[in-house]
Amino acid sequence: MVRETGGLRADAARNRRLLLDAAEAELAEHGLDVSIARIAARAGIGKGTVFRHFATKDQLVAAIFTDQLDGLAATGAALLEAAEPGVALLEFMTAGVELQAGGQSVCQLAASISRTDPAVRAAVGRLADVAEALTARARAAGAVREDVTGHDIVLLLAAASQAAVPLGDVVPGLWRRYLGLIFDGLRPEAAHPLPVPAPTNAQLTAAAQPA
Amino acid sequence: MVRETGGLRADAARNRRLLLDAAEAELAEHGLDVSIARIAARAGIGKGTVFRHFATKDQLVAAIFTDQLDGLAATGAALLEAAEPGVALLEFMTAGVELQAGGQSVCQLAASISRTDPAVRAAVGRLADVAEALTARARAAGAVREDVTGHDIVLLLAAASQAAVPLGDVVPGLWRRYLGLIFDGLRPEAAHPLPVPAPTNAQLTAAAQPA
DNA sequence: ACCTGAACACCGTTCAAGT
DNA sequence: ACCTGAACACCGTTCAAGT
Repeated sequence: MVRETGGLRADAARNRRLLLDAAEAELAEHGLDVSIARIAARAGIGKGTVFRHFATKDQLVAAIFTDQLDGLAATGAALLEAAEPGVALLEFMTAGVELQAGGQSVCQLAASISRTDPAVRAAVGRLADVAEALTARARAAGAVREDVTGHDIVLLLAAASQAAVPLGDVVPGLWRRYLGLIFDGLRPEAAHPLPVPAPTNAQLTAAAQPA
Repeated sequence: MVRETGGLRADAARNRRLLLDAAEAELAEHGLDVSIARIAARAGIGKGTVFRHFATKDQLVAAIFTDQLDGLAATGAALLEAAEPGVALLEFMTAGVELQAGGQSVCQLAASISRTDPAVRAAVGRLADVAEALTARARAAGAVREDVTGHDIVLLLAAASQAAVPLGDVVPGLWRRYLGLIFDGLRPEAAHPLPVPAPTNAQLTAAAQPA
């Protein structure tokens, strides 16, 4: 949790919270292109203070992204107790796409930052664990095909939201259509052999190298 | 076709071609973040000359994107004569994702530019027409569910490539897995009613407003 | 007409000066 | 310890001077 105020002085802790709140709001409103100056102004702090808390703009964005991923993981963990595993999995995926549909940035994030930043990568791992648990239940219930993993689910969240991006402003809920289509592809009825196996944990770890 | 040299002076026509080739290569290698200076240097022309041919960096990128879309449309048109409509549609989608997998930028493009730039929007329209023709054949052959349109197909191309982005370097052909999963969702066997109808032409036209 | 590089505005990042 | 704004390097874009 980034909002923990470790052993910080009172003013530093306060500024950090102001910064994170301002950054989250500005990123959601204007996407990755917001200037640090704008975020600092909204937080009511100096530009330089931003770089005292986060060495780089990317790291600030990564911190916020990490928080959001962990929030989604918590949602997924709660859904493990739901009655119908297939419905629960779909609800989890819906929450995941909704998260991305709120902001602008989405895929630029997934592309460049989640590879590099260790905290984000750890958060993705926690998320994938929850997704795998949900998927295992759905598989056992016959709601989902055998060859789909939790990592597949996480990666498909970005896919569903991406499909709707070009029309996002005009048709607000369009991503639900593509999530529905993609989810139908996860059902056992239409399952055909896939040409490439699911990514392994080793491959996910290997992706840590910077671009 | 952007590489047409209209009524340009000889040196201008030559520079334009050098510029487009250099830009395409640099964009594929380094993504949307390449500097104009770098592109100009590769083309062997001055920075200012870039802006004589394209008013803005976005317009240069849009020109290249337009070309690539039209190339894909040509591939799709050729596939209209293929024997099996379902296989043809999948081949078309494969070519579409391959196009995006080659470069880096992908989704940033789809998000910000294709909305705004009229030439890109026109190219997307031509592409959607071909996709719709391919889809109609596949529908009639029973290879694809009734409620999927050509525009769905085009939007799903970005989805499939997006899913593989975080692991693109590590597992080169991973997008084939997600294209396969998504294509299984298009089959009639697993079709469930979708919560949102396909985007209409009116909505696609309305999306022309800048962000 | 078209080319060019110097000049401008803007943004991420650094750092000397403050408390 | 931490805050701040001026200063730096870099990039997209403009434009006066060249051919």
